[in-house]
Formats: sequence, structure tokens, C-alpha cells
Amino acid sequence: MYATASLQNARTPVIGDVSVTNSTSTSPCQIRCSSCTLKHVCLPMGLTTEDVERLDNVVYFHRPVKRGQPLYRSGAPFNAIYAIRVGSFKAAVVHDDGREQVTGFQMAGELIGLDGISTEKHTCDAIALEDSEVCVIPFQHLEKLCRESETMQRHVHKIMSSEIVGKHGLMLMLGNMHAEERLATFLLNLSQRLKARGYSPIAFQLRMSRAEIGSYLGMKLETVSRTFSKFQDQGLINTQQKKIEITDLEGLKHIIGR
Amino acid sequence: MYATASLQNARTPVIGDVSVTNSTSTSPCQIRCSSCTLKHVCLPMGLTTEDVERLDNVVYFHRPVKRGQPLYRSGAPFNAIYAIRVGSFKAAVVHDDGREQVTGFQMAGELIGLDGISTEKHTCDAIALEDSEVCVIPFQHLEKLCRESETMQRHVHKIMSSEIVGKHGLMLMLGNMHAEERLATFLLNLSQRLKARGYSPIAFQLRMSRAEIGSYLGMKLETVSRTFSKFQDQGLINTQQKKIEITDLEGLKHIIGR
DNA sequence: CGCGCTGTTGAAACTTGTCAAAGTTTGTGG
DNA sequence: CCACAAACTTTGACAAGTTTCAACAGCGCG
Repeated sequence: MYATASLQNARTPVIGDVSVTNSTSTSPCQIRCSSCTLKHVCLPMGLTTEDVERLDNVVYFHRPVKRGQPLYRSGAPFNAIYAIRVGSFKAAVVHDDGREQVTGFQMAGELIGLDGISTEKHTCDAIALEDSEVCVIPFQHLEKLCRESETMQRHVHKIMSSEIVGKHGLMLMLGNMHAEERLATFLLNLSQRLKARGYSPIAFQLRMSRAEIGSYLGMKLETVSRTFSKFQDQGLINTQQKKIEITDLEGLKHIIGR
Repeated sequence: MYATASLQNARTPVIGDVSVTNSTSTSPCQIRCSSCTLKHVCLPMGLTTEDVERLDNVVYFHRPVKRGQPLYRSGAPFNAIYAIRVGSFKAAVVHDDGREQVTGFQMAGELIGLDGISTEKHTCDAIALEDSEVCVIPFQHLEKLCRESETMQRHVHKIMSSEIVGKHGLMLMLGNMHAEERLATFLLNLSQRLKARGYSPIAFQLRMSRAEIGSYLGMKLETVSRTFSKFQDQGLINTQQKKIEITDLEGLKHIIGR
């Protein structure tokens, strides 16, 4: 009852595409969206039971990605978007001259790959920050679902739009904020997303290097490091390399408020 | 034959919404997408004749916006996206503390308003940089079209995705580039878009102030002004206030290439 | 014709970047 | 399991680029 005959038929070629274009193999999915622990923060968030069951028919394959390995690279053909089931990723665009800009960090439950829709080729690299696993969402199938279900369609549109809105926020940060404000914004954002996933919002492990944080925030790694140290001196956080403990959440918020 | 009965019926409430939520009135459209001179650069770009005719049924109202006036403001309810028919706009997000970041400049044929989809409220201000006119595209109607036509659906998805990709480029600029590279990028981007619209790519009138350019590029207006002067000294451009003439296109490109 | 807004230019101050060195952690291979 | 190498982080000193503050010029508008 979960898979209609037409979807079964339509699915076959896409599976082929995926295995051709990606060197890593995919594996059938044990866990359905409808029973996934991440459904409150992932694609299914806010959807009706019926729509989630439709998703179950489309999200059928998982793909493991080892730390440091790409889920996809810039220029790779676009077939699917991905929901992160385990682990985390960075997305980065690389300029001709080699300059890299990290455009986002994604964690479990978040989507990655929307950049590829426009040209049907991915326009950035998606690299796993730790051993991870993604759910493969063949985009053609998702589009079919959106034509069949108005609520699903609106949902997908909202996800894309919030991606745009999120980038606006980043632009505001990159264009207007000082190093301290940027790092505080970054930490608070991370904290909030971890909280939404049931993790501690005040003690966590960074998955990315200082250089990657710096690239994302538009500053050099030394400045990131110095700013961490400054926060530590001010009693706002405790850091030990990648281990972060926020000791004064309000203080951090106050930095952004100037 | 252009308007089906069902669309006629569906349209009425949306018209109501538009006139309620916007203080400015809209007027029926004389010009159809299918006969619009901007169709090669606007929403209809690349669509089949059939799809464009479907658009004709949906894009029915125009709205004039005087220079300096908002098309919408942050927080306003989202009903429609807009295609710029005449003139140009800036989109800007405003931080709590009053800091403003211009997130984009839109010119004729470009879409504005996608930011509102995610929360059904607009998240930025859209302000006319000159006396302008937009085509109102009720989003619910566009979504209906996308459910009916696969090519239209993919088209709209591509537009949203390229908005995301475009922001990535901006982030790269804000995060990695020096003042000269930023301004050169800005000028070349403008030049290219004007060219695509049949205007001179090397002589044009800026519609925005130095402060607005600065906000967009993440630098202060004085730095913008100084950088313009530097380009002028280097023989790359001629500026007289808002009038710009690019005298060495390759030279400008070379600045970005470092 | 003057007033205000916008743009230009200069000098000093500040923030961040650059370069360099040393310390720390992580991972690998013996 | 330890040792060593590689990668990452921290910190300092100095340089460079941008902002800030200030003054003035030019253009458009009433």
C-alpha cells in the first residue's frame, strides 16, 4: 500500500542514474520517513500522515559517506536532493582561482543539494564532516509528488524559500558584522539547531575546523581562534579545541545586540 | 480561450487579497506574457508557447510603484511574487538594531518576492529605485499551474534554485573579496544583465546610491566612492555621479581574476 | 538661488589579515 | 600500544585594508 504501481515503474531508471553517477553505492532503506526519529525536523516536518506516506515511496535509498568524502561535487549531474540521516556536511563553492567559500553547514534532518536544480548540475561541493549517511530523494519523484499533492508542493516551495531567506541572514552577517558578532551568531545558531534535535544546546562538539568556520563567516582561521579565546576570557564559553561549552548564553546574545 | 472558467473563479479572491493587503491599487494588464518584450529574460524564458499562454491567465494585474516606495515590506503577508515590467528595485533585510543589508538589486524581467513563500510573510523590504511597474503573479495560481504542467513546475523550481545559487556567489564575494574585486564584480554583473536586456553593457545609469551599493557589497559608502575613483584613475571606467561608462571591460575582469 | 542630499576626498584609528613559531591533538604504522 | 608524523590550533608582532570622522564639492529641487 505504500508504493503505487506507477511509482514503482518510475523509480527504476532513477536508481540506475544514481548508481551510474555516484561511485559510492546506495543501499535500500530500512527506515521510513514515517517512522524516522528525525521526522520532526526533516522533510516530513509538518506534513500530514498521508503526505509522509507518499514520501515513504520516494525516499527509498540511503547512502553512507565517509568523513572527508564528497556526497557530490560541483559540476556533478543533479538527480536528487538529500536528507541527512546521520552526521553532518559542509557545502562549499570554489572560485576559479581556488578560493573556497563554505556556504553552509548541514546537520541531521537538514536537506542538501537544492543548488543543483537550476542548471541540473551541482554548483557546490558537499563534503561529509564526519562519517555520515543521507537519504536519497530523487528529485523527479519529489516533483511528481508535488504535482499530486498541493500541501506537499507548498511544503517543498517553503523549504526552498527558507533556504533563500537563510542566505539573506548570512549576507547580513557577512556584510555588516564584526568578528565577534559573527562568531556569536554562528554559535547561537548551532546551539539552537542542536536543541531542536534534542541535543544539549550548551555543550557540543564542533565538527568543522577553524578554517572552515572562518570560510563560512568570512574571516581567517586565526581570527576565529582569537575570537574563541576572547570569548573564553570573557567567560562566555569554554573551549577545548573542538569541544564547546556555552557558559553565558545571554552574554553571547548580547554581543549580537551590540 | 486564454482564461478557463475555473481560473476565472479562482482568481477573484486573490484580487481581493491583493487590494486589501496593498495600499496601492492594481490595474488590469494590457500586455500578456506571450506578447511582452521582456519574455526572453523574464518568467516565460524558455517555456513552451503553451505554458506561456497558461501564464497569461495567471499574470493579469500590474501595479505601479513610485520611486522610493515599497512594493512590499518585511512582515507583510505574502500572496504573490512579482515580475518587474518597468524600472528596478532593491531588496533589503533590516536587522533589529537598524542595520540594513541590501540583498539584491532587481531590474526589468527579474522576479522579486520569493522570500515570502517560506513563512507566508515577506522577510525583506522591496523598494523601487525609480518609478516602476510590476506584474503581479498570484502564487497560488502559479502553484496550480505547476501542478498541471511538469515543465512549468521544473521551470519554477529552477528559478528558485538559481536564486539560491546566486546568493552563494554573493556570499563568496562578501566573504573573500577585497573592495576592488567586489565593485568590479558588481559592475560586470550589472553590465551583463543590461546587455541581456538589449541595453548598452558599457554605458549606463546607476539607479542606486553609493550607500546602497555599499550595503549590498558589504562596505561603507566612502569605500565605494574611493574605489570608483580608483577605477577612474586606472582608466577602467568613467564616472560622473550615477552615470557609468566602462572603458576597459577586460581590465575590470582582470581585477577579479586578481 | 540657496538648501539638502549625495558624492568625494583626507587623515587617523581600528579591525582584520599575514607571517611566523610553537603547542596540541589525531591518526597511522611499526 | 607506543611513537612519530601530519594536521590543526593558539598566540604574537606587524602590515594592510577598511572604517570613522570630518570637511567640502556638486547636483537637483523647490
